[in-house]
Amino acid sequence: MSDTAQAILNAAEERIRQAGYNGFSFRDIAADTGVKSSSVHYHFPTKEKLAAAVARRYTDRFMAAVEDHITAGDDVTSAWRRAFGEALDRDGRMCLCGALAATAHDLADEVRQEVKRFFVLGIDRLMATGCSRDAAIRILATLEGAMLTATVLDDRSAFDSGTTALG
Amino acid sequence: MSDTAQAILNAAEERIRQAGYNGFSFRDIAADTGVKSSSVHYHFPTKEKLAAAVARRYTDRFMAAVEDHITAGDDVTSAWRRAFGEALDRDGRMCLCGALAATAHDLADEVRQEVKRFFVLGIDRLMATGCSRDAAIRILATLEGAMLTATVLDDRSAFDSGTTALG
DNA sequence: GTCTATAATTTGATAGAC
DNA sequence: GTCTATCAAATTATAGAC
Repeated sequence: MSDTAQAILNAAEERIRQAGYNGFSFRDIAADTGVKSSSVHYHFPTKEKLAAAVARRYTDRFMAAVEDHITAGDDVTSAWRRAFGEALDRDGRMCLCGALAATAHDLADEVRQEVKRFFVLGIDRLMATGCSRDAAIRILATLEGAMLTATVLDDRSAFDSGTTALG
Repeated sequence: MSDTAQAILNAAEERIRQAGYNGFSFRDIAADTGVKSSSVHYHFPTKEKLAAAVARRYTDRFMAAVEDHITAGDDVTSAWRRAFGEALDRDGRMCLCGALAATAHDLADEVRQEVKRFFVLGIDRLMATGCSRDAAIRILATLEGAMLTATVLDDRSAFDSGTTALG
């Protein structure tokens, strides 16, 4: 993966988290990274492929961060809460997969499958430590919803307020 | 409010819930309602005004539904849960204000204020019955997040699973 | 109120030179 | 790998006839 391809993924992730799949263009990404839009197409031939690659990388990184927190001693719920909180602090934006999930019915199959993967892996990981399926869904839903609420209220503390009861 | 204006609001609500603010056009709405796009502009001069009107009507209707459930004997949390579940059943789509909140940082002020109103009124209403602020945010976040999860998994039962523990 | 027509811009994507 | 140039289509919005 070249530096340019990585810069493109970084720019696309930021744009999608701010404005969703339909809220950015190849020219936006080109301007963000200092190349021309045709060069963006060279690395990612279609918008669907680009968004799918962004979602896949985001999910992989997110799951790795969760595992790191667990290794460092967090219980699984706290590890998830911390990973979400860090994404909010670092970027001040919505969860990438949450932003895409909001328009799931409008996404191309390839993109939707990657977004769905984030949620399925999350539920599976929470269940692997003894959570019931209901509890796993509730925890993930609360975290995504708290991030959504913090985003619309433009108030980071709303995320903490909404998720303290999780543990 | 004319029949045409109401049909436009209906179509715009459906489109936004499926694809977000950036996922529909005046021509889409025109095709949905059987008029020309210039006629849509006659009723709602700009896309911002149209989306703001949709969000305002959605919030007013949603809050009225919650009050109806409370009058019918539900406790406040169950009333909210039922209102969300009905929106999911009736339309099979994301909450309109949740769909818009996901791209809150990209919305025009006029639209963002209306979306924020949904969340602020929701938190206030929950707090009015004795909830702490933390609990109110947590309940609303869990409901929005469960709707998001059900949308991306394309599985209505995920909404029930994520929200049973609320009461 | 709705229409036709159109302006001005942006979009995803491609061809071909270097 | 990146560029210039371009295409065909779609976008928000407006002017003016009826």
